[in-house]
Amino acid sequence: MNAAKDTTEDKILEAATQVFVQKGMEGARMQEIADAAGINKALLHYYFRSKDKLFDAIFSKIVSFAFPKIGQILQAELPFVDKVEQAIDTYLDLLLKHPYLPGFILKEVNRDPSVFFKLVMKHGFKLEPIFQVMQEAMDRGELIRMKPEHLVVNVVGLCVFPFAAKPVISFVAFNEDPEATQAFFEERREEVKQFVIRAIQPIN
Amino acid sequence: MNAAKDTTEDKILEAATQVFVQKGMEGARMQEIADAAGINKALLHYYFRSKDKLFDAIFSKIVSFAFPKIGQILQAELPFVDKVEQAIDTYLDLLLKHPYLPGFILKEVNRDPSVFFKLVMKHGFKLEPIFQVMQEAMDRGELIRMKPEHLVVNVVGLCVFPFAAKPVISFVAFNEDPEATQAFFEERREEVKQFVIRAIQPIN
DNA sequence: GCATGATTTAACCAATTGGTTAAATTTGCT
DNA sequence: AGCAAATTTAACCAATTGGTTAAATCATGC
Repeated sequence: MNAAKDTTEDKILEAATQVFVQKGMEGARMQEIADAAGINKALLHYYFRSKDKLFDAIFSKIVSFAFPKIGQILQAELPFVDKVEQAIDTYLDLLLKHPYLPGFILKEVNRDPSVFFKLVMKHGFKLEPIFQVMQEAMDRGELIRMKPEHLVVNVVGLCVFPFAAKPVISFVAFNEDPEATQAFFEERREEVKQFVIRAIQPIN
Repeated sequence: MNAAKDTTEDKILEAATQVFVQKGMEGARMQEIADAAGINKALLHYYFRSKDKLFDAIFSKIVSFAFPKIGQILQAELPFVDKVEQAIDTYLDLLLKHPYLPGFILKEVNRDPSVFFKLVMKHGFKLEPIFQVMQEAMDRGELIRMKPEHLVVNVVGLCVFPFAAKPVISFVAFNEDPEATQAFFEERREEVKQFVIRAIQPIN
């Protein structure tokens, strides 16, 4: 995810991202981040004065990375169903490459929502345009009538939840077989698309 | 959730449940649990020798509570669609009463899956009977053909995810208006049922 | 060569925290 | 009353951890 320019600051950001994402803000240790970056604790504090400052920097990058510009896809001149397929594809691509993101973000957002709120305000992330597109598609009869909020939550939940619950799914449904688990997650792409389409398509 | 028998041990379990669920294993403080139980730290360790022991006791109760016997509903003599509706109703009832459970369980399972695995093995929780019921319903043409694993994950995700992501949803979609947020969560009951039914019903 | 910033070393500090201990006090029971 | 268990008090310990500091060393460009 990080463009490893190999400067010390980038090495720190890369290492910190890895450690923070895996262990969370509270579980991460400054010493471990320093080790992962191949430097020592003093230098780590020399670059980022405090753990909070370092975490904020990482969390900001991760949030803006994990809330991609789905908006553009939805604005295109396409049948709504195609837009939904594209959006799901884009998002599952991202999640398959970064499966730890959901667990990390959910954990941190529940620990201290205010940090997340500030970021969303700064990046000016809004749902209204997405709702707008959905309303218009409903008016054209391209999808069943429903509250856009629910549709967004349903689609995001179907995409994101399995990653946040991966250990549970892997153990309960696949006896911890890593290949079966991996196959399941790759199937999700088609599965979610078909499931959502069947759920939103009007009965002609 | 706890049957407050008012004995000291129950007071501890009640307080510990509250603190653990809100702050997680790592964020919880033994002193805070003692305070919440109206006792002191020495007595807390007198009843439960260590934080780990206390946490295991709470986590075990919570997991067996949050993985309810949906199996019984699915075994009944009913059209499959009705069973699904009942299962969703039962589960969303539980979640609306205990909205912190998803965030807590997901956090702890990602922190240390082994504890969860042992519990699942001890309680002998299996998905096969549920898969069986689904397969039979598919054979009878009562629902579309799909892998049962995906159907279970889809339904659980649609129910659970919004609770784990509540702060995000409340802020991004409802501008943190608590009443609008609450209304949205209560709507989920009908919304999820209709969404799932549309997605799994065969086109006659 | 020299000045400046980057980096290391290593010791240190203060706060937090899980856990212990021992003695005193209270409570409940017979 | 008297015994045992429950509970409090209060001090203490050891480990962890975020953060600091000061001096030494290294790298680099002017």
